Amino acid sequence: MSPRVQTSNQEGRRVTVTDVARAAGVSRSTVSLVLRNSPLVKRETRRRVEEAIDRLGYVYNRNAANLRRRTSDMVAMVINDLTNPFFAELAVGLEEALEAAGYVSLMANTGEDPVRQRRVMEAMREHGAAGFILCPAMGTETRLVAAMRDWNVPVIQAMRWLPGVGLGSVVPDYALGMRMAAERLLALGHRRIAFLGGIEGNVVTTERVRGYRAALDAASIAPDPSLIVPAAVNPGGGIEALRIALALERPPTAALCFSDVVAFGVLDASAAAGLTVGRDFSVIGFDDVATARHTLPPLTTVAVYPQELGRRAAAALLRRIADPSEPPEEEILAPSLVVRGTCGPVPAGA
Amino acid sequence: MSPRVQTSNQEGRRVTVTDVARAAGVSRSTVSLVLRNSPLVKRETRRRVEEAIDRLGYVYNRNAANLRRRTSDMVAMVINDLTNPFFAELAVGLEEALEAAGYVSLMANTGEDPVRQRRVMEAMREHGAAGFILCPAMGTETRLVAAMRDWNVPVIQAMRWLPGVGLGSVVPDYALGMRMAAERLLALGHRRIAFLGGIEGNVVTTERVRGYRAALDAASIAPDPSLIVPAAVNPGGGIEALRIALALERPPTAALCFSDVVAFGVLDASAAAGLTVGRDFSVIGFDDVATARHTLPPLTTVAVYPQELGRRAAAALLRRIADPSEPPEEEILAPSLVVRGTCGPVPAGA
DNA sequence: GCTGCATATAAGACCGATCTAAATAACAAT
DNA sequence: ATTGTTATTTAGATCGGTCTTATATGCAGC
Repeated sequence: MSPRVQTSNQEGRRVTVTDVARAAGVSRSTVSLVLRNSPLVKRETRRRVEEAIDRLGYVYNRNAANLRRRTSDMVAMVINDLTNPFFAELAVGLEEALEAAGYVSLMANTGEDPVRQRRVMEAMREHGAAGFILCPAMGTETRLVAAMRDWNVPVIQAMRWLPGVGLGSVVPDYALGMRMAAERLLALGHRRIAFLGGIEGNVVTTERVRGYRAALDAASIAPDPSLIVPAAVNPGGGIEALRIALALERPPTAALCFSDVVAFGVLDASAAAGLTVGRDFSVIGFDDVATARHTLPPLTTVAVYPQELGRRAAAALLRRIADPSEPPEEEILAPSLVVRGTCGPVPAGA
Repeated sequence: MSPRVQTSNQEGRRVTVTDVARAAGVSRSTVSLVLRNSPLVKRETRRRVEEAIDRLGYVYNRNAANLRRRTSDMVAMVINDLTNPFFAELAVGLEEALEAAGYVSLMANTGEDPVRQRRVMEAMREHGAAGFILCPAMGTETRLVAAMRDWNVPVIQAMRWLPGVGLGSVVPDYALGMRMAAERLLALGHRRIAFLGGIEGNVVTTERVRGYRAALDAASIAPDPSLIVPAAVNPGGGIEALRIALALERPPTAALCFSDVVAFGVLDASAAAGLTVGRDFSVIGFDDVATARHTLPPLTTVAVYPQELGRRAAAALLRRIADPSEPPEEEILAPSLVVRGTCGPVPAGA
């Protein structure tokens, strides 16, 4: 429950179907038929009703209609962090597809706070959201999955997902993306490849590390745990992680970064350490955010097309809303490697 | 009108106050009182009702309640471009403040399309939004202002505004910000200062140019129209604008950029032209987006704190919702200059 | 036992739409 | 004019809550 506010305009009561009916000299039922473009009403009657609608400035009340019809045309979008352009693009793709389908979006940014996440989801549920698009906040309790199942409302997880499946999801193939990136470095001759940034235990990190390991494994390179340096997912984390990696007895000649923003920090720190990226040291990011092409040199990275993913996730949710009996789908989208200027062959010295 | 979808769960009808009342052996009225924490109900009765609520898995229907009470706890956010981190931060500030106040946010991204903007606003109105936060799309017809006034619902414009006031707004002092930036360059000895990027005729551009002109004027420097180079608000625009500026007979020694993203292009193009930014050429951006501190050198820019602005805009809207009779406010927030590494004194040669 | 006055609960109308079932209009055919 | 059929329109219940206005209960005071 929450503060509420008068909706009526100062002229007094708001204009309803009843007012329109009276003005047009027909019944409420007829007005309702006109509103929904029923072919049942005579042309002349429709004209009169429409004229009354214009004249009175009538506004259709979707909530009242939804109540009576026991339907909903609102979808809930719960996003972990909109300040991250990556998720903002996802939101844009989602909203675009939902709007095109005639839905209106309830949106909340959880700021990676599971408590707030729970609170906003409850509020959206009370508003009768027809379905949820969820980018779960880090640290979301697994209990939420069970709760969502009880709620009996379609949910699609986008970009991230909760361990222990079942809800349906549309996500990039993070492991494949990282594997492609690693293979690129291997092809350039790198053998000491670091993995910088990411939060240990987090599903996305786990997946990305898995892809990295798989590539090394396929190239018969023994894994070296000290080359995996978790760190905060921001430029500061990248700076810190690179410092640690370069301090190793046998430092890496290249780095796969958890994400572009981590890579930004790594680029800064490399320059500060006197390394020319693309020649002395190779770097690959992940996400292909808009600014990735404007670093110096431009960042080689893995693109996952968040906006397109948003559209797909919206479509998946709409399918589930249309037929909730279908089992939830797990859609996995292929990423692609965007080669720019931050990678080069292993330097002679190494 | 739009596609709708069944809301009822497969167990059949949804649980309502009537079911709870029956289960607890009380009337619907009593259940309603319990839901709203009325002190009228006896402790023991409340306990029984709450037990029934849990047992049946009752979910409060906010739309039904709002219908009867003629209130609304939904606010509409209409954003021009969420892929721009600047506006994404604004949205985050807005949503945070609205959620904290117990409101739920209807969000739409217009992608700078006035037609879509009108469509989504109409849909939100039909949903009974208690108020609107609007970042008007470029090219919004002035008719919209009149329409909004007819709608008789509180509106606050954020970040941007439509010419010909009256609706209420919370915006940064763009002119002051640009003036501060220009004064910085003047203090460093620059006399040929270009203004790069921005769309001619757009209010925000007009304001920023005004600040730039005011600073030159205060320093008794005759304005040179050829130094003002409008261009698309993206890195490509910056590249193009710099090219034009450098081709002038008397090229500038410094550039004020319409925004940081324009500045990113200018930085790239400067490097490509063989200029070392901060020594041979000075650049100042506008917005202070997150990546501004990670360019090379880090970008000197004007910060306008979009998230804080979002919170203020939300607060302003809530005030208007609480008392629509008050005249709309025009809140103008002071920006600040963030000095980093892209500015230096006029090079000796110039 | 009766009145007065809280304190708790309930009955039933109502918010603004839609839906079902029934009534009325219109018109062709007999 | 009567009947059958189809085309239009309407009355009234309903969705899930809240609100206003009773009503029932408890207990003090006389």
